[in-house]
Amino acid sequence: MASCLAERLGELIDLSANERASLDRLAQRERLLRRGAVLLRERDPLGELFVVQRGTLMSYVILPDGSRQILRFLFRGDAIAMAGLVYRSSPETVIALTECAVAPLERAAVAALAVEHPRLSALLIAIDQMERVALTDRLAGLGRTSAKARVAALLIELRNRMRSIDRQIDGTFSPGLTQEEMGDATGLTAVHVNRMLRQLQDEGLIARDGGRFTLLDQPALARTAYHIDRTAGLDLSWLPAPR
Amino acid sequence: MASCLAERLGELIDLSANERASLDRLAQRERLLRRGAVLLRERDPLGELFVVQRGTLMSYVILPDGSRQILRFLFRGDAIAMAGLVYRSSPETVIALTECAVAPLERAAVAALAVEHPRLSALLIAIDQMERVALTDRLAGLGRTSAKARVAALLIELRNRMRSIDRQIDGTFSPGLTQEEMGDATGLTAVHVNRMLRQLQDEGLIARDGGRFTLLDQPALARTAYHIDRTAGLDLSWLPAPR
DNA sequence: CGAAATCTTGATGCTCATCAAAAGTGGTGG
DNA sequence: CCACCACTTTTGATGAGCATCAAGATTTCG
Repeated sequence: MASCLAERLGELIDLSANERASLDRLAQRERLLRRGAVLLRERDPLGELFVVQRGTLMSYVILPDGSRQILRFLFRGDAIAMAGLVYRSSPETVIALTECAVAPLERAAVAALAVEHPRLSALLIAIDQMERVALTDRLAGLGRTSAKARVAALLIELRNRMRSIDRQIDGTFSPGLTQEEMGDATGLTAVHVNRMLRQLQDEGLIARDGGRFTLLDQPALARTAYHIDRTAGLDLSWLPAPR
Repeated sequence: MASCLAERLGELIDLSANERASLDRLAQRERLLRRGAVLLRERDPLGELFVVQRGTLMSYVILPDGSRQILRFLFRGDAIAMAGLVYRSSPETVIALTECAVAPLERAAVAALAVEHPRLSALLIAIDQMERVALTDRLAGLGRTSAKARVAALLIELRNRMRSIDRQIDGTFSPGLTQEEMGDATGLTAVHVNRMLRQLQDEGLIARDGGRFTLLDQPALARTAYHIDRTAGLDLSWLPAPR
């Protein structure tokens, strides 16, 4: 029953026993979701926050003209509804893409964590910065790259994130998304996503089999996606001492 | 010599004298930049963080094909290079749009702040969430809205941010941007920005005079921009007690 | 096994990019 | 103070990229 929070933070720094215990205490309950279940709806009041324990979810917004923009995919260890730390109502809808388990946690518990574990709250600030940079990378992709580059970037991102929670995964993986969903993530139509996938396939960059994708030529794929690897070059040496 | 950090945070909560003193101590030096000066270049090593004291800056990335995506505009009280809390090198270039003053601060000072003032570090997490939501709003705009909507959204955002630091400003303001820059912020060409501005003007939504813009019909402009007002509905009641 | 969802491909059209050129603006130095 | 130059704005003409519409093929799921 170790919290996925401890797991996620533990990848970045060595947690003290004390810190680990506090994190585990933070997320003790668990809520199960079946595929397609809505965890939060846009404008819903935000009572609690969540951490993904198992499974995959996504969040999106619906614009006034009915179109959908998928904002992020949520994997084990990701925080959901952190916006609840500021806003009373949810800015986005969150639904389960697979069977899921999420651990609810109280805002007051986050406050208590900040008081008891300054290093962890500093680390949360740092993690926010990583997510901010990931978002700006996507922003640049949507604003300034072609449909093919965006689809390639989506595949690379999904593979990397799935790999980060399952080291088995390498070139071959099953995103578990429809082409419509890929389109809503990349700002394209499902039809055009299909054509771009075909093109990537015809160029020998990827292979497809049912829902399974294989990244055949990862360097070339990264180039067409204008992908930037941010995993190297982390520096958390400035964090205060643990408690 | 009051730090703009204290000013910014003070808009969200009532700071204790203690907190205010710590924030002022954080940013004591000041560095002046003239118009067009580069504060940080992409891939530069990130030594220190900055807070904008006076003036306006912007940050952007250049993609391999040479195109530019402007990521954010930085106003008084905004933090620069917070990515330095995680990455060794800057993910973005930051340049001054006007004469500017920025206050450098050490990463270690942020760590110290987390230890001494848990409420402030929790507040920094909350502010990160506000910026995350602002980024996802822009993401949805780039992914799913028309050129006209994006230009309208940019004008509204610039007006709101300039107004938040100068209450004098209402409908009329000078963004101080070229149409090329507006295009690089919205993922469009300068030529098309020009056409969209003309269209907004012909429809009576805005007026222009040199570099000055006037938002003539703000409700209609907000509708064409699919703008969401997030200023209402803040809730920071969960923050821990001040020190 | 049947119905609904998803994938695939073709045909057509709109939005925005590109190319080009003229008019306006501001800054600089003689 | 004016002339000049670089930059910006504006508008037109043309074209590319992606959306839309449509229909058949395949997969998924109850």
